Amino acid sequence: MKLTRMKIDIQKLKAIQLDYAERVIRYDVLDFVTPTLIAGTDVGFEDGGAITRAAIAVLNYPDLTLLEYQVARLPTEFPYIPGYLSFREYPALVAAWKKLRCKPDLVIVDGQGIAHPRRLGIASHLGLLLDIPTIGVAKRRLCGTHQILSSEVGSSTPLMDDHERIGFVLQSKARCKPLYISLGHRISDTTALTWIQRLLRGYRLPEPTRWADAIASRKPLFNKWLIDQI
DNA sequence: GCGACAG
DNA sequence: ATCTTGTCGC
Repeated sequence: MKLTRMKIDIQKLKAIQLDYAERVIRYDVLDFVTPTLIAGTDVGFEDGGAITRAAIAVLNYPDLTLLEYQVARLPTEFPYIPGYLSFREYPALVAAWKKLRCKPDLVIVDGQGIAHPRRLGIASHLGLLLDIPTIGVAKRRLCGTHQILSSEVGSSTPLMDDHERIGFVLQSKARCKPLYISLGHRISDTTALTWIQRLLRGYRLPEPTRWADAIASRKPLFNKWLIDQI
């Protein structure tokens, strides 16, 4: 069916999100156990949006070297609707996850965790579906407000929504737009922020996400890695 | 009614 | 997200 003709029952999707949101765990053993395998995700589109492409990069911690990656391509069957992004992207991400031989202990997802109108951004949704600890790292804000952020690299400030702390805004690199960090599933918000800071290596995005981006877009970073593998 | 709005 | 050239700053 054509994307432009499909009818979407937003009320039903909203009910699903509210139901799922109640099951999100905001703490886990990950709060005091150090993960060994950390993955990053990136989703892109091909053929004018007809194909959804999901990439997952698994890095070793603490050296942050690429251990494995998988890419999955599926026909796109859902449009982009702010607040309902996960319904468009999770099928391809789950497909890529199933292809992984090394299952990560923690996944950094590109998008919001609980910093979402109904507390179920794609990081939380994916974490629940796969029952894994996840952290949401978004390049732009979806909801919430915050104090003016210091321009100093590494500085952060709480992201608030109706007196609830839903995440943090982080200045990950000088002269760059900040990142929006929120817990996805099975991790506390403060631990989530700490891990993202720990995964930064001088770039705006944390390494797992950077690698997933490079793989999905065939960037130099990834091409050089491929050559070194031979 | 108007503006906001992850990727 | 994707389409795209030049351009500003480190």
